[in-house]
Amino acid sequence: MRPTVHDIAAAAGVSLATVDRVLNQRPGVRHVTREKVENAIREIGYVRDVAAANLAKGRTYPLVFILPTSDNSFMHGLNDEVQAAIARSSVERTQIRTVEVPAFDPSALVRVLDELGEERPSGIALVATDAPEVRDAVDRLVKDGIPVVTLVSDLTGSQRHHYAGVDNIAAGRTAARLLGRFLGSSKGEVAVLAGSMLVRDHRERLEGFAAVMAAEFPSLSILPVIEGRDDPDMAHMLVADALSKKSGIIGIYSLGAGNRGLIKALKEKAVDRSLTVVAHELTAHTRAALLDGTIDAILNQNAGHEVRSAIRVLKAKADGLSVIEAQERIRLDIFLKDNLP
Amino acid sequence: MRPTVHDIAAAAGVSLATVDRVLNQRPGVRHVTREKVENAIREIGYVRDVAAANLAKGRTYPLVFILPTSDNSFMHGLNDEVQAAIARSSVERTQIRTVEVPAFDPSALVRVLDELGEERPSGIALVATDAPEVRDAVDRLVKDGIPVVTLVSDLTGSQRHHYAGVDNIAAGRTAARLLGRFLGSSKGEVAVLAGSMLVRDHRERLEGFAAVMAAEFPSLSILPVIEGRDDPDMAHMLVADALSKKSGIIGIYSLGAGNRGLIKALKEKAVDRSLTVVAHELTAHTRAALLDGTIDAILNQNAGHEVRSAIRVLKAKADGLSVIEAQERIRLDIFLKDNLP
DNA sequence: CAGTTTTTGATTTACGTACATCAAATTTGG
DNA sequence: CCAAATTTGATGTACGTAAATCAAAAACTG
Repeated sequence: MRPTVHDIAAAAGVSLATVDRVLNQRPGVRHVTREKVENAIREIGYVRDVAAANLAKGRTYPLVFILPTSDNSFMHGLNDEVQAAIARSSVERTQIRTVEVPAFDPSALVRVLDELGEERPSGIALVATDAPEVRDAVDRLVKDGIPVVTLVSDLTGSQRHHYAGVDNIAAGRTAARLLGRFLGSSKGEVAVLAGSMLVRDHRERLEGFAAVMAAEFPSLSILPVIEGRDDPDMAHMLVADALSKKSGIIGIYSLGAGNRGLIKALKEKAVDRSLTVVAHELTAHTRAALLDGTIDAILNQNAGHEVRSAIRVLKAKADGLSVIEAQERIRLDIFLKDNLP
Repeated sequence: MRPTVHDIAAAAGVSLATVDRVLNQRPGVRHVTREKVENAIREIGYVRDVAAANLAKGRTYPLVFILPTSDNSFMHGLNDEVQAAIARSSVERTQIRTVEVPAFDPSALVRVLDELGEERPSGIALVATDAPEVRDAVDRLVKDGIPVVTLVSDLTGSQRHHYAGVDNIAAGRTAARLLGRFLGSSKGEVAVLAGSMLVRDHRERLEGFAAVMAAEFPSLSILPVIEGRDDPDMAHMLVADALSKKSGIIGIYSLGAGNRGLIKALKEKAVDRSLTVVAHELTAHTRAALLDGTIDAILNQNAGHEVRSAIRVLKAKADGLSVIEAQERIRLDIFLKDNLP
């Protein structure tokens, strides 16, 4: 049987009350006694029964998810997953609320983060806009003892406890290899559609993509990045424009959201051209495009896994527990038309 | 606050004891009273607090994992993951033990399954050899109320509660498309290395592979399947032999285990030839081969996820609870050299 | 060494559920 | 309608931990 607080008390030769004081860092224990208890805990390998503890405390975990206001399928999907987590909240002892902030707006994000510092929830998950002032705001929260995880896009140089998202450099590199190998020995230009270079995930995808392209597929040249701000209409306009002006385009890498617009442009302008297209994020639109051949491969991050992972990590950090690292690694999904879920 | 047994009692106008009798299907409750209670449960949306219940019961979940005796990295890895789960058992209230059975041996598997029927563990996970007698043995267990999940390889037509593994038809199709597109317009032969056609996962991979090859890549022809019994030495011999006899081979799909032997053969025989190779299962060997260019893509199933998922599902079934479907879907990982974990 | 402060012990209640026991009420059968 | 059988209620204990209270012991202070 696993050891209990009583076993610690017996092993350390102190009373239950003292063990409790040590375990819950209450005052009134001499240094030597505290050490005696801590040694006993280590020796008999005691692990607090979190379920019993939460039951006794009536504990819940108030968590906040900060999501950008964006009208694209990926963010809608992410939001849906948070709502699904909210529906499970009574079972998981969480109290989750979401806060919307304008996309790509560091100061708005900082304002919200600072307000949350007052509120002191058990944990905060945010889709980070990568800016120094955001990093500083996050570091203030961390220093204050509030668990913070970045979601989908990470925050450079910050002290956040965890990043629940894919390795975006690897994603960009993978996209480059898929595009390069699918195109074989063809020569031509490759267009890149991004959301904004203000978010780290997009910057990193581009970085990885460009690196592999340059090193391994010299017959393909990358055109200057098109920034569509993850907005379908804007993406549509910009891609349509590029396709009509540049006849040398034989491949497209869409590393952001707003693919609805990309697909529309492809169907209008490229029916006769054979383009190889790799895009990010599996949505109803990209799925249909993959199936009908408009898109050749989709790289995806599973929003449900990201949200569930963020919650698991925040709860664990709030309790000072460790997590199963391999379980929390968010994998890059690669979908061809054959392995769609 | 979430409703408790007291709330049910109040809502149904009965005592706590009666609610308890209904909840734990104890005898001595009139039909009408039982219905009154069940309605109240439904109306106020009561969900049993599993943590508190397990605490009260001192419940643990004795689980059995039936794994094949196979000397290949994938099965070793699977075993490691089960051991990791065993290390977590006190926290997760599980008591897991493993049973080894000879690979590809239906009758040995049936014997073990029948013995476990006596023992009545809370749940059983098995890597199934796909045979009617195994199916019948599993169905007996299921009929007896013992939760059963198949792991890695499924069991045709059985009543098992869940399959914790990838969609192998999709895996085969995906392999075909990768191989086909990587080979571009080249003409030639493709060799297929399998473990055994006695396990369903291998049969299904081949089925999916052949279907897409035939339909979409007519310039590539599939050679008769090589069965290496997931054994590195055997695979080495057979592949080396095929490569020296057939000069038209330009692609290889290795859909089973024992890739150590395949890689050895490739390095010996194919240094001068440019082969495109797609293999299954990420191990130390296949990883190195992917990085050095011997293999072009690896399809993988995450053994850790499969084991954790199997445990979650078995526990849930033992409690008569539902699971988060999307969470339990085992994804097919596609690794290129750029997105290795 | 007395008096004060700090530390420790002993004990109780609570969380939500399971399970057991005994008494009381209700329903059944003859 | 009465006795027997069945159903229901009331109550207590337990699981492992948290948190509080009060008393007792030990450690300091001057």
